[in-house]
Amino acid sequence: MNIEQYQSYYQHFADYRVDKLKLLQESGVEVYPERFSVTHTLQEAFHLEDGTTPVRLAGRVLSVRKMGKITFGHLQDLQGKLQFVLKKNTLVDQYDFFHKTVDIGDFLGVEGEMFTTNSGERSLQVESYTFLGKALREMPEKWHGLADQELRYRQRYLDLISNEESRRVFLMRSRMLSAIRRFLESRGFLEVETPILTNKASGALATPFLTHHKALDIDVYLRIAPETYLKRLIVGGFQHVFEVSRCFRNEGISPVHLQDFTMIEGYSAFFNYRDNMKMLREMILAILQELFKSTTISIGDKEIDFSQEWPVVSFRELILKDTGIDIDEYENGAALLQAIRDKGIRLEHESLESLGKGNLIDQLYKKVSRPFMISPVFLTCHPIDLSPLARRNDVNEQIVDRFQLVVNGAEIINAYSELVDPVDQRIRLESQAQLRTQGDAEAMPLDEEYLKSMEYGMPPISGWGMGIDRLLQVLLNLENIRDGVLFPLMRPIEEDQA
RNA sequence: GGGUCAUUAGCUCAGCUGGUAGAGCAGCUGACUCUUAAUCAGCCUGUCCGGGGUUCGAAUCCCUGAUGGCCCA
Repeated sequence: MNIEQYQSYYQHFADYRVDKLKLLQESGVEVYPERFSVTHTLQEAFHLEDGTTPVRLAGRVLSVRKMGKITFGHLQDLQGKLQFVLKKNTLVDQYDFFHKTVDIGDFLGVEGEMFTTNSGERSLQVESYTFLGKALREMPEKWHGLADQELRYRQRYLDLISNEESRRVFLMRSRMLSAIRRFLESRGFLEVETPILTNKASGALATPFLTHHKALDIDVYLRIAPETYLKRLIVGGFQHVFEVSRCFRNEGISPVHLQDFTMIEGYSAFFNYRDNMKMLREMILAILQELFKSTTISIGDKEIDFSQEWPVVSFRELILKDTGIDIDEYENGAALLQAIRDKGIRLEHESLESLGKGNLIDQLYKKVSRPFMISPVFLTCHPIDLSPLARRNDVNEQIVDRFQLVVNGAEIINAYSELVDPVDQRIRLESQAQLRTQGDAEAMPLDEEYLKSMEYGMPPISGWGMGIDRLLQVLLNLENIRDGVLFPLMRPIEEDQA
C-alpha cells in the first residue's frame, strides 16, 4: 500500500504525522511490525533494581522532553507508565531519527538498563528501540485529557489513553467480576450460559427488544433476564448455578438505566431468601475487600461502613415510617391512591388510576423512601403482583418471600424464594397474561416451556440478580451509569462528520 | 416525549452590549546531557455543529435541524 494511492484518505490525518510515516517507510522501517517480546510490564519494570539489564518494554509514547543531547519521555500502558531516557552519545544516528519520526501516541518498544535519575525517578536508559505502530491522528490534550462526555463514550479508547480515572474504573470493573466469580466458585456455584435469543421474554417485568430469526423464520426476543433458564437447570440437577448475563430492556435512557446491561443471577436448590441474604452480604463484603481493601467507602458526602448490620425492613414498615400510611389497611389500589392523595403526596405516573395496589405501593416507595436509603438496607415483603415468579409468603398471601438490597437509592440486588409450585405459577402467569392483553407491555407472557419444566418437579430454590453496572456506579460514585460501560450505545453520527 | 444547558483549531478552553476569531497543549524551526504540565525564542493551525433569517455587518440576536449532558416523564 502506498500513500499516494490513498491521498484523499490520508487527508484525515495530521500532515506532520503522515510525513513521518513516509520517512519511516522510505528508511525501510517496518512501521507495523509483527511482534515484540517484552521482559516486563511497565509496572514491573518500575520495581526492578538499578542495573537490571536487558529490560525490554513496550507501550504508547505519552510524552517526549528533549533537552538537547538527552531526551526524557514516558511510555504508558493500561496499568502504569515508566520514564525512558535516550542519550545521543549512546544512540548516535538513532537519536536524531527518533526525533524525526516518533510522535506522542506512537507505540514503541525499548531495550536497555534500569537506573534512577538524579531527581529520583526510576527509568530505563534506552540502548535500542523498535517502532511498534504509528498514530496518524493526534492524541487528546496531555494535561486535561479528554473532557467531552460524548467523545469519551464514542471513542472510549481515547478516554482510556488520556484519563487515569477512566482506566481505574474499568480495571475495577474487571476486578469486581473476577472477585464475584471467585466468591461464587468457592461456594460451589457452577457458571453457565443460557440463551440470549429467546421465544419468550420472561423472568422480569420489562419491554424486550424484538428481532427476527431468518433460518427459522420466527420473531425472537433478546432476553430481559436469564431467570427461567437458570431455574430449568435446577430441575436438571444443578444445585448452585450462576450466569454473568448480558440482558436487554427496550426502555428509556437515563443516568441510571442502560438498555444493554450486565446482570449476574444465581440460583441455589434448597435455599430460601434468608440464606441468600446472608450469602450475598458476604459476597458484597468480599467485593469491597477486593476493590478497596476496606468495608468502609464514601458515597456522595457520606462514609458508609458496610460491615455494620444491614437492617431488614418490610415495605409496610418502611412506608408507614415515611408517610404514616399503613398499606395493609387498604383493600385495593383506588383506596390506597385516595390515602396517598389525602397525605398530599404527588406521584408522577401517566395513569395512576389504572395501577393495581402493588404497583401503586411500588411508585409510592420510589417517591418517598428509596431516594433516601443510603446505607445498605434489605427491603422485604413485596406485594405479590410485583413478583410473579416469587414464592407466596406462608402467612400473608398478599406478599412474597423476597428482598432487595438498596444502597444509595439504588436497588443493587433483587432476590426471592422461588415459586416452584406449577399450579400456583400457572395461575400467576395467567393473570400476567391478562394484564398483557389489557395493554401492559411489561407484564410477563405465559411461558409454557418454563411451566412444563416446573411440572417435572422443582426443589425449594432461592435465586438472586445483581446489576453489575449499577453496583459499579454506586461503589465508584459514577455520575452516569455509562461511565462504567466501555462502549455504551450512541446514536450514530453522519459519515461525513466522522 | 417535555424542559434546560452545551457544541469555537487535533485536544482543553476564552471570545462582554453585533464590528470580520484568540490562548494553552499538540506541531514546526532553533538553543539546551537529569527533565517530568521541562524551559526559552520564533512560526503554523479554523465548515465558530448544519441550514435559514434579521442587519451595512453575525461565533455573538431570532427561527429551524443534528448530536450530547443534566432535570422531568
